[in-house]
Amino acid sequence: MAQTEDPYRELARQLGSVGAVRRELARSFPHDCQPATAIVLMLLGRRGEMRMSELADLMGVDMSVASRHVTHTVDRGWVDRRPDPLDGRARLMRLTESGERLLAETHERVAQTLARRLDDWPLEDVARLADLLARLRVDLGECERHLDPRHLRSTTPL
Amino acid sequence: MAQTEDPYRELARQLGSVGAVRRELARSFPHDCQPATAIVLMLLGRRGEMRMSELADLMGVDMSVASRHVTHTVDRGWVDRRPDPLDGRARLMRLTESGERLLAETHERVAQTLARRLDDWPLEDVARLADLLARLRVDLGECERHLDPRHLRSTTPL
DNA sequence: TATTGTTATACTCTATAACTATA
DNA sequence: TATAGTTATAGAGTATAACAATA
Repeated sequence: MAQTEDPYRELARQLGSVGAVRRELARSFPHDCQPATAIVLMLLGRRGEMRMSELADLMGVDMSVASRHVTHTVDRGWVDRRPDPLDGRARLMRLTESGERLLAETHERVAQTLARRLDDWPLEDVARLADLLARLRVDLGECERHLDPRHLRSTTPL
Repeated sequence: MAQTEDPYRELARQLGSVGAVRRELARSFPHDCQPATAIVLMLLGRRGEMRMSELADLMGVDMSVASRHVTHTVDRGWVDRRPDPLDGRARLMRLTESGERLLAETHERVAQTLARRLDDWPLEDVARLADLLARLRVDLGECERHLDPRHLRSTTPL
């Protein structure tokens, strides 16, 4: 455990360098499946069909950004986008069978990479890090106003 | 603590969304001091004078990227860049007095933001998160060059 | 020949604003 | 009028490759 008189400063420093970790993980992604695309697939796979605004909230980005990433996945046949029968303004996204397969493949590669690189980590630490990051995102993220407070409690709703 | 059968999957998902946290923190940064600039100042403030290659390594980016960010800080008088007397190819960077002041101001803003938003976090959790992120970066970053060939052999059909 | 650093180029990701369509 | 979504544009951040200077 790092010993520092200012844990906030240390946290800020580590957050600044976490981008290198994301890029390293993305190296093993399938072609045309960038990190943002993988996030779309992962969220649709875990939470099921949802609207654009909900997806943008979960991604922590503006809806215009989520829209672009979804179009990318729709163009490649990984996501199906249909009008919401209950609201003519909204659209509903869900994974296609092709998208399910790509998600499974991507998940397998990431899990293998993490399992190999973090082979000396106790599984408890892996889960603890994921949990702390989830809480950090909720407590610091802009989207907390729109998110269901229950997301604070459970990070694995499905 | 999140309970999940696959903590690696959960960690991958949280890493994908950590960008929103970084952007939220950056909102309170001084003008012309983007996250990458703040990282340069923080590293030079913590580790003192260093060469470009060392800074790039600590930032987890290519040296060409570090070079651009340093030029940005030099142009604004926050960093002094001089030839290395021991190696004509290298250059040494260190904070100027102006850079020290900007670093102190940025650090103060980040610490205030974190302290305010994470006021219900035990300090132990803040330090633990920073520590886990540091270990993640070490164990995941730059490791491909040091891979044991036997790992590749085991996953490659003969 | 190898290493250190810079610059040119292209790509990913993002937010803002303007726009369409519907509630 | 307000909301859901799309598109155009601009900006930050990054890697690769080509380059110059030095070891």
